[in-house]
Amino acid sequence: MSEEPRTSRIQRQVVQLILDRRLTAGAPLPTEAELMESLGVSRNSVREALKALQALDIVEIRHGYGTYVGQASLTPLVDGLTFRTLARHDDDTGALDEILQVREVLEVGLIRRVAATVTEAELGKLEDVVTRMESAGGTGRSFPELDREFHEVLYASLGNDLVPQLLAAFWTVFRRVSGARGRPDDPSPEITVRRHRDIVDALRARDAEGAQRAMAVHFRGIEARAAQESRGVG
Amino acid sequence: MSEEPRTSRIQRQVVQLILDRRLTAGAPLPTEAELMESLGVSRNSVREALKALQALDIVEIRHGYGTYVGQASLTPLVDGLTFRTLARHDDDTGALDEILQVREVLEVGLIRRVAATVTEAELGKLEDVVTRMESAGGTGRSFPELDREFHEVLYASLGNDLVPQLLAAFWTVFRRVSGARGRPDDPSPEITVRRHRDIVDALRARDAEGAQRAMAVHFRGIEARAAQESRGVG
DNA sequence: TAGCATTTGTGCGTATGTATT
DNA sequence: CAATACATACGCACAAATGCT
Repeated sequence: MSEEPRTSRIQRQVVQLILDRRLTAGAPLPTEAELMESLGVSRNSVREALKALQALDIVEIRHGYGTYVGQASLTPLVDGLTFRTLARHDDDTGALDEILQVREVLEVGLIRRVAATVTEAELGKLEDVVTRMESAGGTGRSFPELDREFHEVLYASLGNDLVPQLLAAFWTVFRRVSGARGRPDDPSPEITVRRHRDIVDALRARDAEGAQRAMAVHFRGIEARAAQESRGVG
Repeated sequence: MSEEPRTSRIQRQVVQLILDRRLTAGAPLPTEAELMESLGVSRNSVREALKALQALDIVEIRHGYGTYVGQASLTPLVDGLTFRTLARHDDDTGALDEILQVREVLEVGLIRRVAATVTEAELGKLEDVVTRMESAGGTGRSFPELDREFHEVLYASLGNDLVPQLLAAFWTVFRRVSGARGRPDDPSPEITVRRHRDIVDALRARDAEGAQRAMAVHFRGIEARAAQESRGVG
């Protein structure tokens, strides 16, 4: 006759409340006291349910202020993948390779669509990022944030909000885990800059095939770095 | 002076404990009492932290039995995407289209690799699934589970565990949300069976291009259905 | 079958910390 | 600076589920 756990039920009820009231991200939720009143449960149960929803970024709890509808970002995916990857104590590099492969398939497949939809303004932004990469590379510094920005701007034109968030999630996991293992610095910034410029050039020429090839080459470089790293070369 | 919230710290500590002790999925964790003892916090704090980790499928809590290391599945992604999609009250179909587009790019890109790595045994399994689709379709019933199984078997040969889990997650969200909106039954099962058989045939012929084309056609069908559905046709 | 020990689930009261007004 | 509203944390007691004797 196993009853549904109280906490699970409360979670569903809170989610349903958000949906029913058509609340959007940032909208205030009932206070804990109001929830325990309306749902007829104790404060502990309410809090445990809210904590679970917070972990999913479905609600956001601000200390001393209130509870609000969350952004429903892909933070849980990042946390989960990071844990998965770090918890695989056997083949250390395997989990990272898997993430990288998914990123590659996505980006190589999407770049074709980008070539058809990208605007002049966006091409300008991309060139701007590459230019900034050049100046950063000239000083010998690496530029992880610029790389991230490049790929984010790249897929903005698709009108698919999920795509850049998903790629950003994979990117973050890759960087985070890679960094936790003591990764080597990005080798030869000039080459990395060149790879990105090749992509922009192909896009400007509306050369979908060329853009795909350039993106694939870009990933070959990343994979080579990852393989090198897994052999303990720093 | 803002201190880090107690619950967040405990979460990190529990995760670190799992990593430090090299615990794998299913391994027992310290009891709540032991955790409050070793971490020097109250039971409520421990429980709230564990609830958050449970939402991420990093731990699994069994009533009256104990707490265990979780599977770190993509369940949080499914929950999050489901919420995201249901919470977009403006353009109802948009969020589903986004998921579908990601699925399409992934599958069309991956099928090429599958064509190179798939074994005879796996081709046999795929044909078996299609055969079962045929019998199910003959009785007029739809076969969502068989469709899921087909795509799962399809990408098993890549040796990338993340891929089938990711695709299954998208598939589940799509089905769940689609169903919550009162979707129409799969139209003409014969056509759906045919589309799947085309994919297997191309794979057996090691025709990567053909497989890609067949997969793309398969998705065109799904998209058409989704569009029809968004117009309220049922 | 019954009973017991262990472990998680739920509820309540209270004190403290924090942000807004 | 004070008051208010709210979340955070703690401790205890009891309920419920599970496994084992």
